[in-house]
Amino acid sequence: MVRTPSCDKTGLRKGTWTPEEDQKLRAYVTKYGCWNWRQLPKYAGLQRCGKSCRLRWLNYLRPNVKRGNYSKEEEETIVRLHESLGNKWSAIAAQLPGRTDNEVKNHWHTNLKKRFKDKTLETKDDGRIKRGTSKEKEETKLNNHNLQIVPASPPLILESSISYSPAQPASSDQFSSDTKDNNSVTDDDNSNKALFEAFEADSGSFWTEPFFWDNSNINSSNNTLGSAAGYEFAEFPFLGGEMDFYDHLDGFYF
DNA sequence: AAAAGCCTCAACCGCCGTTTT
DNA sequence: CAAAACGGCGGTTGAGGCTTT
Repeated sequence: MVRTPSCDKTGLRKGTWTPEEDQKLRAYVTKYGCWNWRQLPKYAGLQRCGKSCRLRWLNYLRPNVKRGNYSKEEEETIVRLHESLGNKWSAIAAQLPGRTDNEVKNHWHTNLKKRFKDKTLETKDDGRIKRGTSKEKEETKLNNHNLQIVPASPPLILESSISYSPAQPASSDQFSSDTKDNNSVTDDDNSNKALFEAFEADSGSFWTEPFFWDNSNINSSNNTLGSAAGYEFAEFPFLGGEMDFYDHLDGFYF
């Protein structure tokens, strides 16, 4: 389902993200934020273009991103907004906490469009359309969907403010939900959780304490490295007391 | 059991608007 | 004011899983 990893002419990797790349990106953004997507991969030790990092973070790694398990209400919202807005996927996604434009777009093209074409939201009991799967398998899958509870918290977006959004998961269990398989905890989920817990342990309570820039490991006057979650990062470029904190917070997602 | 076709969705591409220099 | 840099968006692709034949 994913593209084969490859390299382009400039040596930047393309295609599927490896778990290690994910961890590097997650650790770096968690610690330093996304101050500049184009420069970020260089400092995070990633052989990726900035766009690729941004997309991966926003659509996959960012906390509170929901995956699959569209509720009937969400689907109705998508259809309704699509009627009025057209293919404004980012605008539609903005009305669906935890959903990304890419996810909404995919869901529209793969599920809702067909139903919308028939001018009816032809739904079964749970609001999902049946595909060509065998009945038993589908029922099992749907039962698992229904067992999964997704915290309906708004996206955590920090904009021009040093304070956190109060919306936060009750626990780091957020990482154990919404897997692609919908009904199992994958290795990646466990690593997410472990990473999150490691970060919490490292910097106090991530969700409840005021944000601070941890530059204890960084010194802009030499090449000492910063680190997070076991990864060593290159020198953080704008530290050293010169940066305007607020100038770098746009797009800073948690 | 194998082959063919279909479906899903992560990721890439290119364009555009905004910001910075 | 112009050019460059950057971020964001929507369209599209294609590998791999799933279903049907």
